[in-house]
Amino acid sequence: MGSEDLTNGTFAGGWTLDHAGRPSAVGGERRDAARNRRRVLEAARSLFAERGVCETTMEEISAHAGVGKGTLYRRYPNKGLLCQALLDEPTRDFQTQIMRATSDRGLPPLQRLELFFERLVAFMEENLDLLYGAHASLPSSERLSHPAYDWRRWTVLGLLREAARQGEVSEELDLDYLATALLAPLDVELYHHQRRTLEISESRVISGLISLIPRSSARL
Amino acid sequence: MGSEDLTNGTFAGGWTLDHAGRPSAVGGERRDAARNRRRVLEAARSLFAERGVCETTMEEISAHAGVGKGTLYRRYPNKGLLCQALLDEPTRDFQTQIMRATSDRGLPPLQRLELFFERLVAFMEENLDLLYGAHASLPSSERLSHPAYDWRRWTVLGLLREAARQGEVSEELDLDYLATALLAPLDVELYHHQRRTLEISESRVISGLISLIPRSSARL
DNA sequence: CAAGAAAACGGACTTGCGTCCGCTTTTCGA
DNA sequence: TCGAAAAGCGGACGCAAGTCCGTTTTCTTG
Repeated sequence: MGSEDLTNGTFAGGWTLDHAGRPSAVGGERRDAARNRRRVLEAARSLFAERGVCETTMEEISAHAGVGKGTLYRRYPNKGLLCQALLDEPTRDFQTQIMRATSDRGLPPLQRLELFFERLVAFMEENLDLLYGAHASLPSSERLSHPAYDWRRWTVLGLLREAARQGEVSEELDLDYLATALLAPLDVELYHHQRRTLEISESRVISGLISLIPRSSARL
Repeated sequence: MGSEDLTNGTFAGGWTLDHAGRPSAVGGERRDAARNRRRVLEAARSLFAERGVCETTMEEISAHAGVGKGTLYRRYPNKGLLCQALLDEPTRDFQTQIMRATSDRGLPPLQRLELFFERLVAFMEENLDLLYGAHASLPSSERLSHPAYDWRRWTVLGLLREAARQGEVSEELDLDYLATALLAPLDVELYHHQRRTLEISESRVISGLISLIPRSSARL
C-alpha cells in the first residue's frame, strides 16, 4: 500500500465506471484515457450545441476530439450513453434536489408528488435536447431499465405508498402500475413533441399531470 | 365517365395510396406493380413471423420477394411503413369494432371509455410484434402525428367530453391533455416492456388504466 | 532506469439503411 | 399493331454505426 495510492483515493486495481459512474472518482484511469475522455466530452458538448444531437455523427465527434473512432466507442458504446455522460451532473443535481424536497415530512405526500412533477418537468425543460438525443439513440429496453428511470419510478411509488397509508389515495389501487403510468406522459419523445411541435406550455403539462393523480374520494 | 371506371371504384387517373391507403382500392396500379406489392407483403409477413421484425433486414425482404431493393423502398420507404401496411387490415377492423361499441348511447361515456381501453389492449396484444417493429423503425415525429394515433386520441377525447357534459368527469379538466396522457401508458415500447420483460398481465394493465381515469367526486 | 504487461489507441472493415439513376415493362393513342 | 411516354424496376453506391485487431502508450516492478 504505497501512500500515493491512498492520496489518489482509489483502489490499486483501479476500476473505472465511465458512463453511469462518477468519472471524477476514477483515479485508476490512465492519463491518456482521462485526457481523451475530457476531449470527447468537450467536443460532443460543443458539436451538440452547434448542430444538435441528432445531426452530429459519432465520427465527427471523434474527429473533433482528435481521437480514433474505436477510442470513442470503447468509452461510449453509442451516442445515447455519450449524452447520458453529459447529463450525468445535471441528473445528480436534480436527484439530490428532489430528495431534499420530497422528504419534507411536513407536507402531505400527494403535495410532495406534485412538487416532484414540477421539478421533473423543469429538469426536462432544461435538458430537453440532450434527453431527446439520448432517447433516440438508445434501445427502449435499455431506457426502461435505466437507473435514472428506476429512480423516478421508485420516488413516485414511495410517495404513492405513503399517500395510501395516510388515506390520501385508495389502498385498493395498483400503486406499482400507477407509478409507471403517471410517468408515461413524461416520456421524452411525447414531451418533446408537445413542447416543440404542439407548443403546449410547461404549466399545462404540469397541471395536467397533477390532475391525473387519483385521489381518494373519502378524503377530498 | 365510362362504366368501367365506376365498376372499378377508382378514378381514371388512378391514384395509389400505397401504405396508409387502401391497397385494394387501387385500380390504377400497373400489373407488375400489383404483383410485386403482393410478393413483398407476403415475403415480409413470412420473414417477420419466422425471425422477428427487428432481425429481418429490408434487403432480405426484397430478396425473398424476388424484387430489387429500390422497388421495395419506393413502395415502403422504411420498415416501419411496411409494418403499417401489414397492420392495415387489423387496424381497420379494430377501428370499426370500436366505433360500433363506443357509439352505443345506452352506456355511460366512461364505461365506454373503459371498453375502449379493453379493446385497445386486446388489439395491441394481438399485433404486438408488428407494432413494436413499426414503432422501432419510425421517427417519433411520424408516430405522434400518425392517423392511427390521432384516431385514438380523438376517440378518447370525444368520450371524455361526453362524460364531462354528463357530469361524469369534472368540466374543469384539461381534457385535451388528459386524452394524450391516458394513452401514454399504452405507448408500444412501454407496453411491450411490461408484457414481455416484466410479464405484467394484460388485465392488470387494463384495470390500471381504468383506475387512472379521473372521476368527478360529485357523482361517485 | 529498463523491460514487460496491461490498458488504451485508431483506423480499416463490415453491415444495414436509404438514395440514385440508367434500363425495362406496361400502357395508350394513332 | 406499333412506338413513345409513363411507370416501374433493381442494383450500384454513399453514409453512418459499430467491430476488430495490430500498434502505441502508460504503469509497474525489479
